[in-house]
Amino acid sequence: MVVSEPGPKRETTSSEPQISSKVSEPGTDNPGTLHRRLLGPSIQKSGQDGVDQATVSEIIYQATQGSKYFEHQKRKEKDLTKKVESIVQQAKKVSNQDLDAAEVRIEALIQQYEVTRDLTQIIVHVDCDAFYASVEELDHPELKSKPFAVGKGVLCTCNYEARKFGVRSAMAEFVAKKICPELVVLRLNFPKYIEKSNAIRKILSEYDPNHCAMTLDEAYLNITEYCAKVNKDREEVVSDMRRRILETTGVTVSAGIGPNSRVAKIASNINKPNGQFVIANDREAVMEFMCNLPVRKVTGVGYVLERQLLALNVNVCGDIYHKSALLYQLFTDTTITFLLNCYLGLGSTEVKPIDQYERKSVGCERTFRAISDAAQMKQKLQGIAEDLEKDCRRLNLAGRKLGLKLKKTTFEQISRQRPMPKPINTAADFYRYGLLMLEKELPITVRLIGLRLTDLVDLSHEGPMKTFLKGQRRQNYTLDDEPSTSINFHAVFPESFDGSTDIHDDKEMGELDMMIQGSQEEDSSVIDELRSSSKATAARDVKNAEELQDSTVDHSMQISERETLPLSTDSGETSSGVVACPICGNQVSADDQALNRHVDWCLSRGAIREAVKETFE
DNA sequence: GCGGATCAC
DNA sequence: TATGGTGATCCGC
Repeated sequence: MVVSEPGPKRETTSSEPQISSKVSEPGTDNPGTLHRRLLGPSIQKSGQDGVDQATVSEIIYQATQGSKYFEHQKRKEKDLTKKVESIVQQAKKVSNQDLDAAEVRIEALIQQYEVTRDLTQIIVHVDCDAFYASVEELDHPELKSKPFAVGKGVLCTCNYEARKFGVRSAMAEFVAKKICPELVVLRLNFPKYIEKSNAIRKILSEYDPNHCAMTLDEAYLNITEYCAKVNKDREEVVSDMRRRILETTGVTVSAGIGPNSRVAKIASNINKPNGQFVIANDREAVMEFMCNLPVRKVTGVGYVLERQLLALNVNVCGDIYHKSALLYQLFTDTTITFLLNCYLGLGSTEVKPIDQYERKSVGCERTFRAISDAAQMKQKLQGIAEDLEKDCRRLNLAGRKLGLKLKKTTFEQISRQRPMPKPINTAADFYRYGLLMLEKELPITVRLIGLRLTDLVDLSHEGPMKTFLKGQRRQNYTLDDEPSTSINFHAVFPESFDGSTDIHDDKEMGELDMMIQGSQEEDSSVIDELRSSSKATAARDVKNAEELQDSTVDHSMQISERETLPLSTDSGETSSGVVACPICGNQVSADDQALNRHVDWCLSRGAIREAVKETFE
């Protein structure tokens, strides 16, 4: 088998730095890449074809010039330019001997990767077109012909009318309005998007019950079985599926079809909006598709890597092969593997539901007007700690490591993380330990504070022999007894861990270090206790009784959702005994059991793990 | 193992 | 006047 394409493999004479320098930055010695950086990441998305990017970027430049954000971008651009130049210098030093050695190694690697190629599966990537905007148009048909966007402060997405002006997702609202003064900006309405997403996923399930819903508006499917079952062409199947989604939900979706997730994802962008593109399950077809594909179109190649590759005259994925020996000398093994797999058009053929992936961290962060006052920062930290606790309860987990993130007014970021003496999952602990880290950074002026929990412990899978004990504790730790803002530390860390509750705000981190030592082997018992006293316990037991017949249900998700949602303080509770369902927004009885039943029903219509997390298109 | 960076959405 | 939040991964030290 011919594994590699023959072709020009070495152009040592033409590898001069090719940093595209069209515009000169006034006042700097940068090449004109700052304009491009300021344009943002979604410039190459659909709907931008007729846009005069030079004019748009100039408006952005003028609108943001002098701001803290601008200065930060300028610094980063300068650093990157230096890094790129350094790589180009390194490239010049690579000897022919090194290249020869690398070439041998590359061929071996390619053969190694080639044997992993699987052309038996039909993978589809489905991507809703301007999803939030599309959903809003259903409620506001008069907006269809006008440029509008969805978001607040920063735009999440915008309709195609707005894109004609150069408006894009992730663009600051005030900048977007400079580019398009008549732009209408709607607030986010997540319950609506979730409901619509559920309706779409329901249809997707008919084609692949194990499809992977990445976000509200994006999913992977394996339709191999379905195509065989109905004995239909893959393009017809996907076309039917898209039409059904449009008919039943009013939302247009685009799709990519190919032998693996990587090419399917890229393909879904080609005929966007409301279109599809197929890459045959054929090695030559895949190779040809990748060959002329700009590297930036590949998921995982961002602005920085693209800059580096372009400087080495790697523009399209085919160039990866031509320059592979050089790349081998300049990049890490991980990157080389990634790039070669891109060139070969290889990718995963495994599609499984998102909730079968293990979560590695959970965090909360908040941006606000810059503050220097420690008391105010404590207040922010407290709120963030409480939010994080809610997420922990929703997901039914604790963590052994806590991270603090700060963003200075210069937009420079600082992160600190510490192992905890025991897995923690309460706001009180998040605040306590977070503050210890924060205080070490004082004095400081920040515009963002965040907390993140890692080294997670899943509290859903209960160990054996614990059921009776939990049944006993149940009355003591029901939701009603303890509001989320005042969880008793002793309830979560009973007897054995009492000593650590004595930490005060003004203690030094050194004491934390000391506490961490010698407390590892107690872990399993502590986790058992966490599980036992977890607020989820009571509801889980009830739930298990209710669902004796249905053992296929994912308990962890439904239980945790049911646990936290009714607790939410801003879920629109009124004295009339009616609340807005946090998922679908409909009015539901405020009675706990009735609400929980409704929420469960709402959630069961589609696997939503990240129920109300903000995402950009 | 930590902190900084990059990337996706 | 003014640029987000969540999660994953990689790299250098």
